[in-house]
Amino acid sequence: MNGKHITKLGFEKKAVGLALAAATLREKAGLERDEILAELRQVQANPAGYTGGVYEALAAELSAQRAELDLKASAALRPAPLPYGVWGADLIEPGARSQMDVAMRLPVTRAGALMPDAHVGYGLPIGGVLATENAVIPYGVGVDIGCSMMLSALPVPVGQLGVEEARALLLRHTRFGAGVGFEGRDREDHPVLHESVWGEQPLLRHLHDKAVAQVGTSGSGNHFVEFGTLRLAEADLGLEAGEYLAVLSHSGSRGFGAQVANHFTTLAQRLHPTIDPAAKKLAWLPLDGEDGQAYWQAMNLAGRYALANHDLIHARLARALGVRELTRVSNSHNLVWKQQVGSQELIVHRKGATPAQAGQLGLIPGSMADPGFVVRGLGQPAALHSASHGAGRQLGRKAAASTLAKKEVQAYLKQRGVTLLGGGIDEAPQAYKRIEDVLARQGDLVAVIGQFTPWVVRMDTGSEDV
DNA sequence: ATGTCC
Repeated sequence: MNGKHITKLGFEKKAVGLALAAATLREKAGLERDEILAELRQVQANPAGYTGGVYEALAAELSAQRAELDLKASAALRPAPLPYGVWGADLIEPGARSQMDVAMRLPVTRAGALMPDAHVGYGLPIGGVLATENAVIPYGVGVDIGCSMMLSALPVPVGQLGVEEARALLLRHTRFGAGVGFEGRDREDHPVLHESVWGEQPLLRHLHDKAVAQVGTSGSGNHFVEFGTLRLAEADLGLEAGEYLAVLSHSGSRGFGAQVANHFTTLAQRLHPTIDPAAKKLAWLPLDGEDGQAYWQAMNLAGRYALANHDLIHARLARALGVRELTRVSNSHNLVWKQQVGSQELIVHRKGATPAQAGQLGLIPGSMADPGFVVRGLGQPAALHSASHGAGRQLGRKAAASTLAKKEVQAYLKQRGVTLLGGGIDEAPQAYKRIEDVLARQGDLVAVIGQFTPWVVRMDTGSEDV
């Protein structure tokens, strides 16, 4: 008996040595070579059946090798992407298409769509919609879990609130920037902070303090709070046709959501060590597994937390104005939903995409100096009942900073009569696609019912104020 | 997007 006999049976790597060692013991026990080879074949056929005795170590190694192969096979990408709908292909850079192509090759993917504001992101492109079977992809949602929009209309005649007063209200009642929270007496409470879910995971228990400190705030980057004029051409939202003073906000789940995202992305990547490098950032968690369930719970909490941030922002501003909001519209655009697709319940990831079921209200902002739109979904199945979440970048942050001059941005703001507080050059209106173009590409996804024109905007103080 | 570590 030698190594040749063993490798001929198909043993590989560490299993060769272990099989040889076991075979030597059996030879000493007086068995013939053919008898031993027969035993080895049986171990090979059913390693799980050898939990003791001479073959135990070999069987354990075989089981481990098999598990690794299964994992590799389950993580293997399809040779070609599944087909998916693209809205506004002429507005979408090739890099975003490539990222979507990779997502459509995941073994867990069943359907997808790309919205006209799409651009390159981490993992799934921004503007990507991905439906999987029994799998959640943390980077299919992104770092800002639950990132969302809220609009409120106020019973204040347009023109009554002056620019200076609006500026003062935003400076007093909103907070922006990484790590930022309300301090002292300015800090408010919210029911979401008292949900029992916070106690159900060590991670959530750990992040509760941060969530308490940051509730009611806005983040950085493209987050904003602005006063503007809402125009309704026809009666809707429980309001008569006409013009209303309105507040529009874009915020997310702040440091809490970011840490949830990073934690579960790490777990997902650890679960798929052999995944194709092109899809590494799309590593998933089985939804019926412990980690997948934990992500689901934490993600939905982050979604409610993000809406709580908006809730407090709008409530504060209305209170400061001494009024009660007439109506509110809100939607999350970074989240996962269970959704019926054909005959199947799929796990629909929207990463920068507005849910747009038939009749569903949504908000699609333009840029700091362009109008945003209140829309009603048309329920397009091929788009998985989705629409764009904004205009979408046409220049990356670095490209915007190196291409655009402050003067150009200031001229754009002046022309549109917009007063800006904070805001970096990388958020310049010129860094975004034309919202009119983006809307024109999704006429079969949403119908516009209202237009919001901003006139005082607050954003984070970027690296370079405009 | 976030105060670079869950």
